[in-house]
Amino acid sequence: MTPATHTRPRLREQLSESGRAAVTAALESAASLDTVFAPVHSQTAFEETVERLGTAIRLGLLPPGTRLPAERELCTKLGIARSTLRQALVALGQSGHLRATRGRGGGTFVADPQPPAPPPSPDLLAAWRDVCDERMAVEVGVAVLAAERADPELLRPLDELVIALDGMLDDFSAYRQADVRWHVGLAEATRSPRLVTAMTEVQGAMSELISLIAHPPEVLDVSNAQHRRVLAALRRHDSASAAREMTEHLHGTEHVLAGLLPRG
Amino acid sequence: MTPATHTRPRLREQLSESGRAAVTAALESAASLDTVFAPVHSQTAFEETVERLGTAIRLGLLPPGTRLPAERELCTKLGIARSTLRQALVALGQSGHLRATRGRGGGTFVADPQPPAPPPSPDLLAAWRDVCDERMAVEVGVAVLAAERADPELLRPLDELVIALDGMLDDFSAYRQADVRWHVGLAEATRSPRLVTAMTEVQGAMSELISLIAHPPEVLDVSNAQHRRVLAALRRHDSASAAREMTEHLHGTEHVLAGLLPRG
DNA sequence: CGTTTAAGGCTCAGTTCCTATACCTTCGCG
DNA sequence: CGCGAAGGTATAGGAACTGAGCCTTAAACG
Repeated sequence: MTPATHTRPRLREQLSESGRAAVTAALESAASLDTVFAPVHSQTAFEETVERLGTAIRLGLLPPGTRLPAERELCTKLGIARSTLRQALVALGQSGHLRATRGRGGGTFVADPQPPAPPPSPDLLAAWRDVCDERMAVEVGVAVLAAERADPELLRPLDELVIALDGMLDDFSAYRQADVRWHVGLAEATRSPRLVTAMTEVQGAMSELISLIAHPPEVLDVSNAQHRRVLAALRRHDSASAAREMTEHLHGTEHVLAGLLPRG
Repeated sequence: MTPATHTRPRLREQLSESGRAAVTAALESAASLDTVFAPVHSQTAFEETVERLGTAIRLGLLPPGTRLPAERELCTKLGIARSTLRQALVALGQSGHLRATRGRGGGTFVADPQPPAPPPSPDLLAAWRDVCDERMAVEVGVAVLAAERADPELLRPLDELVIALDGMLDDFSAYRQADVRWHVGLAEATRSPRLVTAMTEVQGAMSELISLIAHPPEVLDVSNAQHRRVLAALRRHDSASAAREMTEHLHGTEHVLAGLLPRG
């Protein structure tokens, strides 16, 4: 294939010389190689399962009392062996998130009430601004896409959630759960599975932070009004407004966090 | 802790009843549980290493001729055993991406020339729209954040890249590499490591698709003009414009892909 | 010119994790 | 009462990763 390029060697050479110089210059100053050579995570199947189910439970995606699929079914859905799944279920049982009953008609249920949230890990606190940044990116991107594709059908449940949120202003944990549902619902409105996953993960990371902070009803009221404005923008297919409203919405919590967490 | 909530049981009950109903309604119609119970990936350290290094090479983040850190050093950076790292290096060597020389002053180098890109996997083609969606979210989010934080210092290399890109309009593979650098550089301008990682991954996924399509110089010219407008918006700290320009920019390639790939 | 030394190349035992399969125990329902 | 659906247990084998040691090559240095 390279022989073909010999037809106009001089021009090609010139171009790639100046070009490569610029690219190289950009590279040398770049910290992006730190990213390439950053430690490999390599979560085990066990860890990932605990995290996935645990996050879904803590976010209220699986409300207390929910019955999980039977072990033999769930392990095929998750694509792991039953023993591995059981390890995860046992772990979540010991931490008080799940409760299992045997015999016919039994099953594994989300515990009610849920155990109190553990204190957030120190390294999360250290990187909280990075988490907020990622949330900003995911949420704004989702808002823009949702505005383009807004389907009234998928937006109606979000309206209902906004109304429900109005009635939860003085019960923060309930508010927060419905809030998560709203944001995940927004991701669903894009009809992009990857974005739903990304949103779920980001909300999981944020929840650890958000639950640390006292949220008075007035703040939640303002926050929910922003939900309304985002939805209105989606209905107008006005992605610019959607992005703007969402940005403001997120900056709200970010400022609250900035005031109450260690510098980052 | 629950005893405390007994002070106003009726209100709490009422609220959580109506609230829970709305949340549950939103849940039932939701496909988000498919996300929770989706198969677990569980990449091995070997796989992740091959993918990380391979992507960085294919994207031109590690240009041909680059010398990697010594194995003993790299394996500690990556947090894996040397044997595991070697597996990955051997694999990348056999696929022609890396070339190793022994003895003092030797090392592992990015091969020059690089092997031809393999045909894209069928499942990537099936999910190409989902990949584009994720890119849209990440890039728009990054653009907004970068606009807020725009530091002239970090923006200058992006200007230089835009100029360099103008000289590469008729060499697509060179253009594409510098293009990737530009987008990753944008992520770096947010100073958020996570977003740099996200951007790199998304670009890696897109590259497989983009390289399939013929890109005439005129199209690249338009595309680079959009780069300029994004940078201008960043300088004005105008996140709305940045988001709008970026959206247009991405829709450009998306439309080209839509015309030439199977329906998704 | 020979020695030193920094690199890649190789081997192997031990550990952890995961899979697959089979079997046991509980208990609601027909 | 006994079937069957559910969780609970046990075990064997395989795959991946680790850690440590040693070999081989070849440039650099005295």
